[in-house]
Amino acid sequence: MPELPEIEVTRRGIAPLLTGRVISGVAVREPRLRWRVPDAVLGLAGLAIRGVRRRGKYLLLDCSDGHLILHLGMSGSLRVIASETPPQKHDHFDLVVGERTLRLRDPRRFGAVLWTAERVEAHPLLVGLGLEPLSRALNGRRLHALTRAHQSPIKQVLMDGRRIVGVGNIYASESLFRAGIHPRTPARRLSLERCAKLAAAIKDTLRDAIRAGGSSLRNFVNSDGRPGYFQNRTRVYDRAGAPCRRCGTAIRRILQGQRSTFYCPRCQR
DNA sequence: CTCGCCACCTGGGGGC
DNA sequence: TGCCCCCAGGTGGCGA
Repeated sequence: MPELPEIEVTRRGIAPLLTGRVISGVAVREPRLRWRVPDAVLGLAGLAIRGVRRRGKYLLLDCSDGHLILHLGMSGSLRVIASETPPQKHDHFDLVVGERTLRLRDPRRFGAVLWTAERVEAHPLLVGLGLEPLSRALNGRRLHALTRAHQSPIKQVLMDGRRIVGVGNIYASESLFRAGIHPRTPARRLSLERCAKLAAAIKDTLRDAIRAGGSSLRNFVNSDGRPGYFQNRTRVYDRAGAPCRRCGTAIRRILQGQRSTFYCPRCQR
């Protein structure tokens, strides 16, 4: 389920329950995630959790002696539950904090649980990541600059984590609709003005999605913690053939880099 | 460097 | 019911 808004909603949900607490136990039921869960993770009991940060789609649990790096892949979710709750199928990893447990469920196992004792920003998976879209670093000028070398379609550049992090398949389509830009436009052909519009559209799209997901935060401690776009009406994503909410024209679906893209042929040029 | 494509996995839905 | 095919929100890694 996770793009940046889902990860951020998750972070906000789990942070208050973990920050300042001491890890009392760890369970690894299935170590074969995207990368094998390192044995070091089994020895984390006794460490204090100092904070929970997000970098792109990675969640970083800053501990007293290193950093736990979590990624939810395509199908992962995290929940804080009562520690005695029996695990279900696909519940691969637990971080026990007294009477509460942070539990990772990930049917497809594209997610990751990693540990580093070094500076986490220098971790190989994080070191090459691009701009945080909700930070001031992303603006029209920066977007214009970082698209200059790319002949490829803007949709695919938006999803390239080495340029901008956190914009996945759904929100790439949604952002381009808001900006009125055709997803096949070669990135380098976008004017500064259109880049400014797109940068603003990305921020608006992600912020709205976080706000929509945030309304389910209160459920995070219990069973039904599904945040995100289930309650978020998309404007184009997964709406092929349905009328554009702005002009009524049928939404189209195309393939770009083996992924579905949705757009309005009239509103997006 | 960029680009295009494959791979990793499981499950759900539709057609027959 | 069962089987088979297609699709799915991510992203590292490969060769060109």
